[in-house]
Amino acid sequence: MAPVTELTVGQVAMRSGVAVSALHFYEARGLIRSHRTSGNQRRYGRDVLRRVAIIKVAQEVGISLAEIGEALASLPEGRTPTRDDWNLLSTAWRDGLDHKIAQLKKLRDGLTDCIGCGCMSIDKCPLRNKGDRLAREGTGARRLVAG
Amino acid sequence: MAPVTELTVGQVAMRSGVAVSALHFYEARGLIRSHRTSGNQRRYGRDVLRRVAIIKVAQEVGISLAEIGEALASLPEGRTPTRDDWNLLSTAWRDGLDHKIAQLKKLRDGLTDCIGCGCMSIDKCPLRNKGDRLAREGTGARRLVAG
DNA sequence: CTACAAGCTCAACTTAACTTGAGGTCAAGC
DNA sequence: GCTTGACCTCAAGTTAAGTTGAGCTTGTAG
Repeated sequence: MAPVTELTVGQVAMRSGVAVSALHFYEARGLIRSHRTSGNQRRYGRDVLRRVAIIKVAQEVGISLAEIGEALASLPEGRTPTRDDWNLLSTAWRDGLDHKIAQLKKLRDGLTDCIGCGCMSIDKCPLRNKGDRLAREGTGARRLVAG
Repeated sequence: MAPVTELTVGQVAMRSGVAVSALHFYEARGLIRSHRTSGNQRRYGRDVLRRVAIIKVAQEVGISLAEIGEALASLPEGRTPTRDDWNLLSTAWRDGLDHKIAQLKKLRDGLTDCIGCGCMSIDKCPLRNKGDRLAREGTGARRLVAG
Protein backbone atom coordinates (compact mmCIF):
# COMPACT_ATOMS: atom_id res chain seq x y z
CA MET A 1 0.00 0.00 0.00
CA ALA A 2 2.69 2.40 -1.00
CA PRO A 3 0.67 4.81 -3.14
CA VAL A 4 -1.93 6.09 -0.72
CA THR A 5 -3.01 8.54 -3.35
CA GLU A 6 -5.61 6.40 -5.06
CA LEU A 7 -8.85 5.42 -3.44
CA THR A 8 -11.39 2.76 -4.36
CA VAL A 9 -15.13 3.45 -4.26
CA GLY A 10 -15.42 1.50 -1.08
CA GLN A 11 -12.74 3.55 0.57
CA VAL A 12 -14.25 6.80 -0.54
CA ALA A 13 -17.63 5.60 0.66
CA MET A 14 -16.24 4.75 4.07
CA ARG A 15 -14.26 7.92 4.46
CA SER A 16 -16.92 10.24 3.14
CA GLY A 17 -19.87 8.55 4.72
CA VAL A 18 -21.91 8.26 1.55
CA ALA A 19 -22.97 4.98 -0.02
CA VAL A 20 -21.15 3.48 -2.94
CA SER A 21 -24.32 3.76 -4.97
CA ALA A 22 -24.45 7.45 -4.20
CA LEU A 23 -20.90 7.88 -5.45
CA HIS A 24 -21.81 6.12 -8.66
CA PHE A 25 -24.76 8.44 -8.88
CA TYR A 26 -22.70 11.57 -8.33
CA GLU A 27 -20.31 10.44 -10.97
CA ALA A 28 -23.12 9.84 -13.43
CA ARG A 29 -24.32 13.34 -12.63
CA GLY A 30 -20.87 14.69 -13.30
CA LEU A 31 -20.25 15.87 -9.74
CA ILE A 32 -17.17 13.76 -9.25
CA ARG A 33 -14.76 11.98 -11.54
CA SER A 34 -12.69 8.85 -11.51
CA HIS A 35 -10.39 6.97 -13.77
CA ARG A 36 -10.41 3.24 -14.23
CA THR A 37 -7.93 0.49 -13.54
CA SER A 38 -7.13 -2.09 -16.18
CA GLY A 39 -9.85 -4.14 -14.54
CA ASN A 40 -12.41 -1.37 -15.05
CA GLN A 41 -12.61 -0.43 -11.40
CA ARG A 42 -12.90 3.17 -10.30
CA ARG A 43 -9.96 4.91 -8.69
CA TYR A 44 -10.33 8.33 -7.14
CA GLY A 45 -7.84 11.03 -6.39
CA ARG A 46 -7.91 12.58 -2.95
CA ASP A 47 -9.75 15.60 -4.26
CA VAL A 48 -12.87 13.50 -4.37
CA LEU A 49 -13.11 13.58 -0.60
CA ARG A 50 -13.14 17.35 -0.62
CA ARG A 51 -15.70 17.36 -3.35
CA VAL A 52 -17.97 14.92 -1.63
CA ALA A 53 -17.66 16.92 1.56
CA ILE A 54 -18.70 20.03 -0.32
CA ILE A 55 -21.62 18.17 -1.86
CA LYS A 56 -22.83 17.03 1.51
CA VAL A 57 -22.55 20.41 3.15
CA ALA A 58 -24.32 22.07 0.27
CA GLN A 59 -27.10 19.54 0.41
CA GLU A 60 -27.64 20.12 4.08
CA VAL A 61 -27.91 23.76 3.31
CA GLY A 62 -30.64 22.94 0.86
CA ILE A 63 -28.84 23.25 -2.41
CA SER A 64 -29.84 20.80 -5.11
CA LEU A 65 -27.38 18.49 -6.79
CA ALA A 66 -27.97 20.35 -10.02
CA GLU A 67 -26.87 23.61 -8.48
CA ILE A 68 -23.97 21.96 -6.75
CA GLY A 69 -22.99 20.45 -10.05
CA GLU A 70 -22.91 23.83 -11.72
CA ALA A 71 -20.80 25.25 -8.96
CA LEU A 72 -18.40 22.35 -8.96
CA ALA A 73 -18.14 22.54 -12.73
CA SER A 74 -16.53 25.91 -12.26
CA LEU A 75 -13.80 24.34 -10.19
CA PRO A 76 -10.68 23.04 -11.90
CA GLU A 77 -11.19 19.43 -12.87
CA GLY A 78 -9.22 16.75 -11.12
CA ARG A 79 -7.64 19.09 -8.65
CA THR A 80 -8.32 19.47 -4.99
CA PRO A 81 -10.39 22.63 -4.67
CA THR A 82 -8.28 25.35 -3.17
CA ARG A 83 -9.08 27.71 -0.41
CA ASP A 84 -10.11 30.33 -2.92
CA ASP A 85 -12.37 27.95 -4.79
CA TRP A 86 -14.09 27.05 -1.59
CA ASN A 87 -14.41 30.66 -0.58
CA LEU A 88 -16.25 31.44 -3.77
CA LEU A 89 -18.70 28.62 -3.30
CA SER A 90 -19.31 29.03 0.38
CA THR A 91 -19.81 32.75 0.11
CA ALA A 92 -22.39 32.34 -2.61
CA TRP A 93 -24.17 29.60 -0.75
CA ARG A 94 -24.07 31.55 2.46
CA ASP A 95 -25.93 34.35 0.77
CA GLY A 96 -28.57 31.91 -0.37
CA LEU A 97 -28.81 30.61 3.15
CA ASP A 98 -29.29 34.09 4.53
CA HIS A 99 -32.12 34.57 2.11
CA LYS A 100 -33.79 31.35 3.17
CA ILE A 101 -33.47 32.22 6.81
CA ALA A 102 -35.10 35.55 6.13
CA GLN A 103 -38.00 33.87 4.37
CA LEU A 104 -38.53 31.38 7.14
CA LYS A 105 -38.51 34.18 9.67
CA LYS A 106 -41.17 35.95 7.70
CA LEU A 107 -43.32 32.87 7.75
CA ARG A 108 -42.74 32.34 11.42
CA ASP A 109 -43.71 35.88 12.21
CA GLY A 110 -46.81 35.41 10.10
CA LEU A 111 -47.69 32.38 12.13
CA THR A 112 -47.10 34.25 15.33
CA ASP A 113 -49.59 36.86 14.24
CA CYS A 114 -52.07 34.18 13.31
CA ILE A 115 -51.89 32.59 16.71
CA GLY A 116 -53.62 35.60 18.10
CA CYS A 117 -56.05 36.15 15.26
CA GLY A 118 -57.24 32.61 14.82
CA CYS A 119 -57.30 33.37 11.14
CA MET A 120 -61.03 33.78 11.26
CA SER A 121 -60.89 35.61 7.98
CA ILE A 122 -58.72 33.60 5.73
CA ASP A 123 -58.76 36.20 3.02
CA LYS A 124 -57.09 38.69 5.30
CA CYS A 125 -54.58 36.31 6.82
CA PRO A 126 -51.10 37.68 6.27
CA LEU A 127 -49.88 34.23 5.51
CA ARG A 128 -52.40 33.63 2.82
CA ASN A 129 -51.75 36.90 1.06
CA LYS A 130 -48.18 37.82 1.41
CA GLY A 131 -47.40 37.60 -2.27
CA ASP A 132 -43.89 36.57 -1.45
CA ARG A 133 -44.10 32.85 -1.07
CA LEU A 134 -41.27 30.45 -1.28
CA ALA A 135 -40.32 29.52 -4.78
CA ARG A 136 -42.70 26.91 -6.07
CA GLU A 137 -42.58 26.99 -9.80
CA GLY A 138 -42.48 24.28 -12.42
CA THR A 139 -44.32 21.03 -12.63
CA GLY A 140 -43.73 17.79 -10.84
CA ALA A 141 -42.36 17.39 -7.39
CA ARG A 142 -41.06 20.46 -5.66
CA ARG A 143 -38.58 20.89 -2.93
CA LEU A 144 -40.09 21.90 0.32
CA VAL A 145 -38.07 24.65 1.80
CA ALA A 146 -35.06 24.81 -0.40
CA GLY A 147 -35.57 27.01 -3.36
CA MET B 1 -78.33 28.89 -5.89
CA ALA B 2 -80.06 29.18 -2.57
CA PRO B 3 -77.81 26.95 -0.44
CA VAL B 4 -74.42 28.60 -0.69
CA THR B 5 -73.16 26.11 1.81
CA GLU B 6 -72.05 23.42 -0.57
CA LEU B 7 -69.13 23.81 -2.93
CA THR B 8 -68.09 21.84 -5.98
CA VAL B 9 -64.49 20.87 -6.62
CA GLY B 10 -64.17 23.56 -9.22
CA GLN B 11 -65.39 26.20 -6.82
CA VAL B 12 -63.07 25.05 -4.09
CA ALA B 13 -60.22 24.99 -6.57
CA MET B 14 -60.93 28.53 -7.67
CA ARG B 15 -61.39 29.89 -4.18
CA SER B 16 -58.48 28.10 -2.62
CA GLY B 17 -56.10 28.46 -5.49
CA VAL B 18 -55.18 24.80 -5.70
CA ALA B 19 -55.85 22.60 -8.71
CA VAL B 20 -58.77 20.23 -8.85
CA SER B 21 -56.33 17.37 -9.17
CA ALA B 22 -54.64 18.50 -5.99
CA LEU B 23 -57.97 18.48 -4.17
CA HIS B 24 -58.62 14.96 -5.36
CA PHE B 25 -55.16 14.14 -4.16
CA TYR B 26 -55.67 15.65 -0.74
CA GLU B 27 -58.89 13.76 -0.39
CA ALA B 28 -57.20 10.50 -1.32
CA ARG B 29 -54.63 11.30 1.34
CA GLY B 30 -57.36 11.94 3.86
CA LEU B 31 -56.58 15.61 4.34
CA ILE B 32 -60.02 16.80 3.29
CA ARG B 33 -63.41 15.18 2.98
CA SER B 34 -66.43 15.47 0.77
CA HIS B 35 -69.74 13.81 0.34
CA ARG B 36 -71.24 12.90 -2.99
CA THR B 37 -74.32 13.99 -4.84
CA SER B 38 -76.67 11.41 -6.33
CA GLY B 39 -74.62 11.85 -9.48
CA ASN B 40 -71.37 10.94 -7.69
CA GLN B 41 -69.97 14.43 -7.73
CA ARG B 42 -68.10 15.83 -4.78
CA ARG B 43 -69.62 18.47 -2.58
CA TYR B 44 -67.62 20.24 0.08
CA GLY B 45 -68.64 22.05 3.22
CA ARG B 46 -67.15 25.47 3.83
CA ASP B 47 -64.69 24.04 6.30
CA VAL B 48 -62.73 22.69 3.37
CA LEU B 49 -61.54 26.19 2.52
CA ARG B 50 -60.08 26.61 5.95
CA ARG B 51 -58.47 23.22 5.77
CA VAL B 52 -56.95 23.85 2.39
CA ALA B 53 -55.66 27.19 3.61
CA ILE B 54 -54.03 25.47 6.54
CA ILE B 55 -52.53 22.88 4.25
CA LYS B 56 -51.01 25.53 2.05
CA VAL B 57 -49.57 27.53 4.89
CA ALA B 58 -48.12 24.44 6.46
CA GLN B 59 -46.57 23.41 3.20
CA GLU B 60 -44.91 26.74 2.75
CA VAL B 61 -43.48 26.33 6.18
CA GLY B 62 -41.95 23.08 5.04
CA ILE B 63 -44.30 20.60 6.64
CA SER B 64 -45.03 17.46 4.67
CA LEU B 65 -48.53 16.42 3.75
CA ALA B 66 -48.12 13.41 5.99
CA GLU B 67 -47.46 15.60 9.00
CA ILE B 68 -50.23 17.96 8.06
CA GLY B 69 -52.51 14.99 7.74
CA GLU B 70 -51.71 13.88 11.25
CA ALA B 71 -52.34 17.33 12.60
CA LEU B 72 -55.59 17.71 10.72
CA ALA B 73 -56.69 14.29 11.85
CA SER B 74 -56.69 15.67 15.37
CA LEU B 75 -59.22 18.28 14.36
CA PRO B 76 -62.92 17.52 14.57
CA GLU B 77 -64.07 16.02 11.29
CA GLY B 78 -66.36 17.94 9.04
CA ARG B 79 -66.28 21.05 11.14
CA THR B 80 -64.63 24.34 10.42
CA PRO B 81 -61.53 24.36 12.57
CA THR B 82 -61.99 26.80 15.38
CA ARG B 83 -59.65 29.43 16.64
CA ASP B 84 -58.39 27.04 19.26
CA ASP B 85 -57.78 24.29 16.76
CA TRP B 86 -55.79 26.69 14.68
CA ASN B 87 -53.87 27.92 17.66
CA LEU B 88 -52.75 24.43 18.49
CA LEU B 89 -51.53 23.75 15.00
CA SER B 90 -49.90 27.05 14.32
CA THR B 91 -48.12 27.08 17.64
CA ALA B 92 -46.71 23.63 17.08
CA TRP B 93 -45.67 24.46 13.56
CA ARG B 94 -44.17 27.72 14.62
CA ASP B 95 -41.99 25.87 17.07
CA GLY B 96 -40.87 23.59 14.28
CA LEU B 97 -40.09 26.61 12.20
CA ASP B 98 -38.03 28.10 14.97
CA HIS B 99 -36.07 24.92 15.13
CA LYS B 100 -35.44 24.95 11.41
CA ILE B 101 -34.32 28.53 11.49
CA ALA B 102 -31.91 27.71 14.25
CA GLN B 103 -30.46 24.85 12.24
CA LEU B 104 -30.05 26.99 9.17
CA LYS B 105 -28.31 29.62 11.23
CA LYS B 106 -25.95 27.01 12.53
CA LEU B 107 -25.15 25.98 9.01
CA ARG B 108 -24.70 29.53 7.90
CA ASP B 109 -22.38 30.27 10.76
CA GLY B 110 -20.48 27.13 9.94
CA LEU B 111 -20.09 28.35 6.42
CA THR B 112 -18.94 31.71 7.64
CA ASP B 113 -16.23 30.04 9.63
CA CYS B 114 -15.26 28.00 6.61
CA ILE B 115 -14.90 31.05 4.48
CA GLY B 116 -11.93 31.98 6.54
CA CYS B 117 -10.50 28.54 7.01
CA GLY B 118 -10.87 27.27 3.50
CA CYS B 119 -11.69 23.96 5.02
CA MET B 120 -8.21 22.74 4.43
CA SER B 121 -8.75 20.04 7.00
CA ILE B 122 -12.05 18.49 6.27
CA ASP B 123 -11.99 16.37 9.37
CA LYS B 124 -11.91 19.44 11.54
CA CYS B 125 -14.47 21.43 9.60
CA PRO B 126 -17.31 22.40 11.91
CA LEU B 127 -19.78 21.68 9.16
CA ARG B 128 -18.59 18.18 8.59
CA ASN B 129 -18.60 17.24 12.25
CA LYS B 130 -21.39 18.99 13.96
CA GLY B 131 -23.18 15.79 14.90
CA ASP B 132 -26.45 17.63 14.68
CA ARG B 133 -27.33 17.39 11.04
CA LEU B 134 -30.70 17.86 9.59
CA ALA B 135 -32.87 14.82 9.75
CA ARG B 136 -31.99 12.49 6.96
CA GLU B 137 -33.20 9.06 7.89
CA GLY B 138 -35.00 6.38 5.99
CA THR B 139 -34.52 5.10 2.50
CA GLY B 140 -35.53 6.57 -0.78
CA ALA B 141 -35.82 10.24 -1.52
CA ARG B 142 -35.28 12.64 1.29
CA ARG B 143 -36.45 16.12 1.79
CA LEU B 144 -33.73 18.69 1.55
CA VAL B 145 -34.11 21.11 4.37
CA ALA B 146 -37.45 20.30 5.88
CA GLY B 147 -37.19 17.68 8.50
C1' DC C 1 -83.11 17.84 -26.21
C1' DT C 2 -78.74 18.22 -27.31
C1' DA C 3 -74.15 20.28 -26.88
C1' DC C 4 -70.47 21.30 -24.11
C1' DA C 5 -68.40 22.38 -19.79
C1' DA C 6 -67.39 20.25 -15.55
C1' DG C 7 -66.97 15.86 -12.95
C1' DC C 8 -65.44 11.14 -12.17
C1' DT C 9 -61.91 7.18 -12.07
C1' DC C 10 -57.75 5.17 -12.84
C1' DA C 11 -53.26 4.74 -14.62
C1' DA C 12 -49.11 6.65 -15.93
C1' DC C 13 -45.70 10.38 -15.92
C1' DT C 14 -42.63 13.98 -13.42
C1' DT C 15 -38.37 15.47 -10.38
C1' DA C 16 -34.90 14.62 -6.98
C1' DA C 17 -31.77 11.76 -5.09
C1' DC C 18 -30.78 7.68 -4.38
C1' DT C 19 -31.36 2.47 -3.28
C1' DT C 20 -32.06 -2.27 -4.54
C1' DG C 21 -31.53 -6.17 -7.36
C1' DA C 22 -29.96 -9.08 -11.02
C1' DG C 23 -26.34 -10.92 -13.36
C1' DG C 24 -21.45 -10.90 -14.23
C1' DT C 25 -16.19 -9.64 -13.25
C1' DC C 26 -11.97 -8.99 -10.35
C1' DA C 27 -8.72 -9.70 -6.67
C1' DA C 28 -6.88 -11.65 -2.62
C1' DG C 29 -6.74 -15.25 1.07
C1' DC C 30 -6.31 -20.10 2.29
C1' DG D 1 -7.41 -22.96 -7.55
C1' DC D 2 -11.29 -21.71 -5.71
C1' DT D 3 -14.19 -19.18 -2.72
C1' DT D 4 -15.46 -14.81 -0.90
C1' DG D 5 -15.92 -10.06 -0.92
C1' DA D 6 -15.53 -5.90 -3.48
C1' DC D 7 -16.67 -4.00 -8.14
C1' DC D 8 -19.15 -3.29 -12.42
C1' DT D 9 -23.44 -2.20 -15.34
C1' DC D 10 -28.03 -1.41 -16.07
C1' DA D 11 -32.80 -1.49 -14.95
C1' DA D 12 -36.31 -0.80 -11.91
C1' DG D 13 -38.13 0.73 -7.39
C1' DT D 14 -38.93 4.52 -3.77
C1' DT D 15 -41.04 9.02 -1.74
C1' DA D 16 -43.37 13.38 -2.20
C1' DA D 17 -46.77 15.87 -4.20
C1' DG D 18 -49.06 16.34 -7.77
C1' DT D 19 -50.11 16.65 -13.05
C1' DT D 20 -51.70 14.75 -17.37
C1' DG D 21 -54.49 12.02 -20.20
C1' DA D 22 -57.92 8.65 -21.60
C1' DG D 23 -62.44 7.28 -21.49
C1' DC D 24 -66.86 7.87 -19.53
C1' DT D 25 -70.78 10.38 -16.88
C1' DT D 26 -73.38 14.74 -15.29
C1' DG D 27 -75.47 18.85 -15.39
C1' DT D 28 -76.85 22.99 -17.42
C1' DA D 29 -77.73 26.52 -20.96
C1' DG D 30 -79.69 27.42 -25.19
